[in-house]
Amino acid sequence: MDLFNKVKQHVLDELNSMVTAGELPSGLDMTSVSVEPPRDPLHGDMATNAAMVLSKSAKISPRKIAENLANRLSNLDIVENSQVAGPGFLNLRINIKAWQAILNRILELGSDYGRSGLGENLRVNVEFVSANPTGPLHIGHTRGAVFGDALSKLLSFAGYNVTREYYINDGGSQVDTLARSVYLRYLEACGQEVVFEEGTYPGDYLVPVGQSLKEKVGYDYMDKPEDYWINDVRKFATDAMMTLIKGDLAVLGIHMDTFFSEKSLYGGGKIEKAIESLKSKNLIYDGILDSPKGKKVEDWEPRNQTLFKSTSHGDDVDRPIKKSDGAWTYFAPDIAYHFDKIERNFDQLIDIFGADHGGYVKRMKAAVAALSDDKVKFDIKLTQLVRLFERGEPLKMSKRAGTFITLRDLVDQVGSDVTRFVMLTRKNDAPLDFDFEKVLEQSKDNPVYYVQYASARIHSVFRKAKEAGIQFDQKQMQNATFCNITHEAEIKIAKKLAEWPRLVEISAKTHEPHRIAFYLYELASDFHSLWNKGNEIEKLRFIQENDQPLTFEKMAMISAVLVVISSGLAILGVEPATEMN
RNA sequence: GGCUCCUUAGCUCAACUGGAUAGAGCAGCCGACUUCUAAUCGGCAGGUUGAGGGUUCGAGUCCUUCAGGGGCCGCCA
Repeated sequence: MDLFNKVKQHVLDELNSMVTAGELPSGLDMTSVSVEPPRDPLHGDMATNAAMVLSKSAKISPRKIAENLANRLSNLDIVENSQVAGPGFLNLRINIKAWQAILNRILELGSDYGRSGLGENLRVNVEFVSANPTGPLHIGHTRGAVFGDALSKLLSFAGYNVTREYYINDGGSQVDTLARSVYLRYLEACGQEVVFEEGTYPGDYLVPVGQSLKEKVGYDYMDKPEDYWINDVRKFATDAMMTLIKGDLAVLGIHMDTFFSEKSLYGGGKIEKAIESLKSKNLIYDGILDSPKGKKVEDWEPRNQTLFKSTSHGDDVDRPIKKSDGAWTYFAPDIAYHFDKIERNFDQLIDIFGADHGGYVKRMKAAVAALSDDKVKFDIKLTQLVRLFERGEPLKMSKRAGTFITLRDLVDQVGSDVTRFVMLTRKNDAPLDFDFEKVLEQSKDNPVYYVQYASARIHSVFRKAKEAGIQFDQKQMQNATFCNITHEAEIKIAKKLAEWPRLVEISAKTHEPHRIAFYLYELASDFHSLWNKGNEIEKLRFIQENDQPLTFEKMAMISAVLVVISSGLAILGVEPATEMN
């Protein structure tokens, strides 16, 4: 159990004894009692709001409760002193031994330090990327990919059973367009001259697909009507695109557990079944939608459509699931797909969309709520767009001008670690500026190198220590006493490390992996600060030439720092550096 | 027009889902390299959290009105 929870448990225990002693009324709701690090470290190591939260229902002034609680807590070994402050905060200063003991704990648990049981092994489905299988992934997909993968890693670390899933949009007309485009490249490979007209994909990446199609079928598809080849080419082309996309993802170290084909929903009654389920809840009806107000829609005319009553679950208007010609809208397979996820018994669903799909959030949430009778938790995270810059100048992307930046371009230029880290240094719903020069700049401007440098410095100390003939192995370090690790700057680091398990849980609960990146930056900062203090205060250097036992303690301490940096970077999907070059 | 996300220091962003005197980095100014790699550190300065109202012990955070910006808005997925 991490230190904050431990102290919280103490607080709750004492509150309960106060109830037993008749100093507090029974039946109080203590769920909102929290123990947190205060913003201002001068206030102490931890603060609890217990008195303020309980005073109203207990009908006792907050200060009175706080003072009582303070007296009781100060009897505990781990509490150095406790003080009532402000409107009724109770500030606790924790005994230095508890911070030193954290280091032992970290070394003992290693990469499991911070791992949490929060998720109770609940099954979570994280769906992300899900780009149309019509071409390589571009920069917008990259952010969704990195975010989804880091969130998945984070949730795993927090005790969830995570499935990474990709929804292949292979059922719509865009794959016909793809097939026709590949057919043109095929004809080209057969020696014909071709023209890419409006409504086809002219990208070079289809050239090898056309060639391999020719290798497969020879000249058989030449001069044949579309009916003859379209089915085969469609499958051939989408398979090729998915291979391409999987390769793109692999460049970032991302591997999906499941690829779910939209097409597989058709023909087997899956869509009908999902709609039937909604129908049984009286949520499907035939009707005519009003024209959207304030926005002119050319050639608008009222059409009779089959509609899903999404307004019954918080949407603004009901949504069509069947077009006037009787064909499904894209929303219908989406409903069926989420129904399928529910039927696969996931406890929670998470979808990651680009911000341009923000308009679909309400209807998807309505659908999942209706289909699962509100039983399946469903969160949709939107990733805002990435703005590219080169030397401070915005980079205009245009497919036609060929200045279209793909995921591969990006990773080729800056590498996977930098791409991943930078994409995670911003909240998902904030736009992200990505400057090709800046992200490669090796300075503290650049959080990637800043954190990497901290880990490299630790490795460097290890190398120096080894050269100096200082022996230290993992087992021994676990049992270090740390009684000489007492300086403010050192304890500050121990405190920071103690926050790690809490931070993991908060990040997992809020589905916000960026918090990990910010935390690592702060930890690195505390470490660099301590390092530089060694310039002035010799005692703070990690290698103490004439004091092997002290050096050993310090090795163990920075080893604990390295453990947390490594775990944090692992969640982000970034390799810790052993040296800078 | 509707929905949605956003607006915090000159700039780029945090703020532990409601806690105390709102924090970092950059840019600016001052200072630290004979070192465990200065790819770093210390200090100074910088704020009516877009504006108003509300909820309560307490609001950057929740509700509401307004202003500004991004995204989306029936037979494209």
